[in-house]
Amino acid sequence: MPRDELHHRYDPKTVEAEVQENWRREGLYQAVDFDSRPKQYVLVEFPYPSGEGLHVGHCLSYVAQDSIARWKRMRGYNVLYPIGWDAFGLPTENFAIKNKVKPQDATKKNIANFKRQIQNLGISFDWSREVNTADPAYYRWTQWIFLQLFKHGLAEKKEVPINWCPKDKIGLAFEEVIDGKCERCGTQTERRTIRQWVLKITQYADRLIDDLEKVDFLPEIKQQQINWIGRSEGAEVEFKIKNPESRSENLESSIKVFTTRPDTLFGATYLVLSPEHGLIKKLESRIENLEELRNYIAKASSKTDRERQESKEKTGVGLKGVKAINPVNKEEIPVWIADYVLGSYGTGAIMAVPAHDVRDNEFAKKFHLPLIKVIEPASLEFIPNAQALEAQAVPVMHLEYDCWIGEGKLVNSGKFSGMSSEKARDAITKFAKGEKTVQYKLHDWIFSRQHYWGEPIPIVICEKCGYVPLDEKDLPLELPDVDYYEPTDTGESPLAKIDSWVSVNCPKCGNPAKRETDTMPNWAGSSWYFLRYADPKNDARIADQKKLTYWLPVDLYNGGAEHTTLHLLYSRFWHKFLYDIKVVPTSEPYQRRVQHGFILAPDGQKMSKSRGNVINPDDIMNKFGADTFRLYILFMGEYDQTKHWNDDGVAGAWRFMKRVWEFSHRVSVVVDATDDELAVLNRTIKLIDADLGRRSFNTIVSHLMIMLNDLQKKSTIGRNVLENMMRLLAPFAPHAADAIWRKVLGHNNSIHTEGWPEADAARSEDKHRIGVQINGRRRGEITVTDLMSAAEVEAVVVALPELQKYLNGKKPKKFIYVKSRIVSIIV
RNA sequence: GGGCAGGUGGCGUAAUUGGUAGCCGCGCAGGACUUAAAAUCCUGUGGUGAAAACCGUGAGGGUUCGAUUCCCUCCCUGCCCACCA
Repeated sequence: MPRDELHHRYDPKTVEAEVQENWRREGLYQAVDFDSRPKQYVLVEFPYPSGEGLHVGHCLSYVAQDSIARWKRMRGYNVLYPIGWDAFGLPTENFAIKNKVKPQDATKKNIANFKRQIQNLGISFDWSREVNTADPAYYRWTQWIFLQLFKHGLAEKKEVPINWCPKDKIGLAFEEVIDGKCERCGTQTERRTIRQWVLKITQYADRLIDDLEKVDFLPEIKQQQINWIGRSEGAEVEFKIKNPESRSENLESSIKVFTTRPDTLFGATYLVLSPEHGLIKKLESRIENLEELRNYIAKASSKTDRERQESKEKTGVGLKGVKAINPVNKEEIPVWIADYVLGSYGTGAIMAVPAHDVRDNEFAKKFHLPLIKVIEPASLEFIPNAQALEAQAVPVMHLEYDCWIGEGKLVNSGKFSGMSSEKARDAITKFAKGEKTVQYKLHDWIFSRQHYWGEPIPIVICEKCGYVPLDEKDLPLELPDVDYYEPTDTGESPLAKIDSWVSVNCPKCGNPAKRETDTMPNWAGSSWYFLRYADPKNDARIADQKKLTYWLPVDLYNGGAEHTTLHLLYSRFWHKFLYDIKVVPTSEPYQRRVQHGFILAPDGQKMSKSRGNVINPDDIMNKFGADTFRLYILFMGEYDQTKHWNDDGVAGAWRFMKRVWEFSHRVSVVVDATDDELAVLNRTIKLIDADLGRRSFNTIVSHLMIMLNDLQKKSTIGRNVLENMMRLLAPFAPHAADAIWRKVLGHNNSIHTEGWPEADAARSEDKHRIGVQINGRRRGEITVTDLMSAAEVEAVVVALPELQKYLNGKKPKKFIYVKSRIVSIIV
């Protein structure tokens, strides 16, 4: 075979290996601290190095962010695009147990595999800043942050009901329980009460909502965080318990309820306590049906949350012999317990207003409790669908709205009757001596795990001194190397069995004491990892202040939607705390947050080993090369939408890469570009710039294809046009673009050190082919230039022979010309 | 039940967010090259129709010279949350 022809053949494996070797040698992608170029911090969520290797979903986000990082570099930014390993946590531990290896060894091996795959993909990570959460030099600072939280009263150990996964033998945070099942293994969780470390994220709830205004997150991400935190404003109102036997003050008790609708207080006809409510014990002596009540409570507490949710049928038991007094009208009302009231929200007790709350309404109907209507819709417009119903001649005012949950005008409410809901809320709260409060759905973050493979919590438990923090200079508290790391049934961490590690002297009083044996959850190390990238080897502090000030905030952060209420929220919380203690310079860690869509298997299912439908990136890269793979995952569909993998689709990207390669080797490069070539180039630059801004990666690939389609029949091409074509391709297919740049175009630098092409603003495409509509129908086409006036266009249009039969020689009634877009004529 | 995102050819999708609906790709059909196949290249490809033309963006209405895009009503799908008072 002649040498030329050999060259023309596209052999990605050889080309890519060679190009990657060049990059390594030239150290192209290192970020430079304090460089005078503007900084750009581009971040992807670091992976946990599983035994399965890289998922195509990882590839999608790394490739997309890589193209942004490369584009920004070409535009003159000092780009930080780092990577690391979220190595602690349950998945790695489970993998280790299953494969009978130590988690340390499994992690090491898996990281090597991930690294190889990522490097084959040609991602421009700055490998000099690699971090690993399981490295003592790293988790030293995770422990340090914990100590700061402890010292500021934001970490404490307390008895909490948790969701316990019997299979993984682990306590789970609320966020880790999906439909009552363990997020990791799908096992039905149980309720247990355990002493656990808890981080008080709820103290930051307001700021976590309010500061969303400062950042540029996708709206759905903001909304989801707001909903998750679930702030609701209302009032706490106290209901006194009537004491029939004794008037002595000290026997008097009361029930506090939380309500968002104090305006309905006159409609409160009974109270409901959650089964867990503490008052029940206190009132035992006067409850006449104690037996019945105890049975109900026992049944309710044995139910998992899941079981409670399964049936929405209301159940409950009235407290016979107990009456509460409605503070606004002094009416005596009954008290019930029912499991539709949650012990974990508000005060664990509610006032029931069956006329204006759907759940109370159902309950009241079932147990024949009274209903008092106290709100009337102020007008028709408050009734949903009122206009539609009226249109169907349904008499709206006669609709049965025996449960009107909207606002309106008060009735049956003493001196407040006639007032609007809005005004009455404050007025009645005051009148009832209630207190305006705010409640959150967000729970404090349960931070203990009874497992081996996590950061040890740097606390000593001393009989005399209580929980004593380790001295900061004794960090890191290293995880001991052990032979048995399987979780225990007792709910105790496996660390508890290692006496030599557990037994220490109290740092405060010196007496014998024991180490805390719980470890941190996998969300700990990932809550601050992006800070460490700014200064990964610092052993004096988490990172140098000046470096943090230079690099923060992260400019563009891409991650999975499944982390919105977990990692993203947790790390914002830690960051705000670190900001408060002046460790970080910004109040928010991430300026912009975007997310990618899931990639499913071709069968529309989640990829999994057991289903045998996993697409392995190695296979695709072996067959087609990294550039083809990169283009295809970007081209598959909308970036943030769920997509199905399609093997046939890869062929399109492969053919394109091949045509690029062969075209650039075949065509003769000449000095001057033709006008047509320049027009194509200019148009493509503009389109790609716009699409990079809105992360429309699929259309970028299509613009590149169109550009090649328009040029590929040429036998000669202007040097400038081919060079810029390669520059445009470089962020997306970085290997081929670099190889052509050096070998075909004869440069001795990497294309990734080049500038990004500028669109020529003066060269607007002056000619347009636009449609002509007559009475709203497309009847012809004309060519216009940007310079033509409406009158000039009209003159051309009315003279067009093919339009005469529609115009009938009449003068148009109306002539509309939208510049360079369309002509519309009414006759 | 609530929040969010969607519904466009056989399929993945595009449409400068009010201006020629279907770009790009897959698939399919026909052709070229080949002993043949693969690969590659060329042509065609929303539907009905011989054509003219008509129909067509989940359904129905509306606003407009003009609607995939805006408004109203409704249906369906996906994701997240869910007895949160």
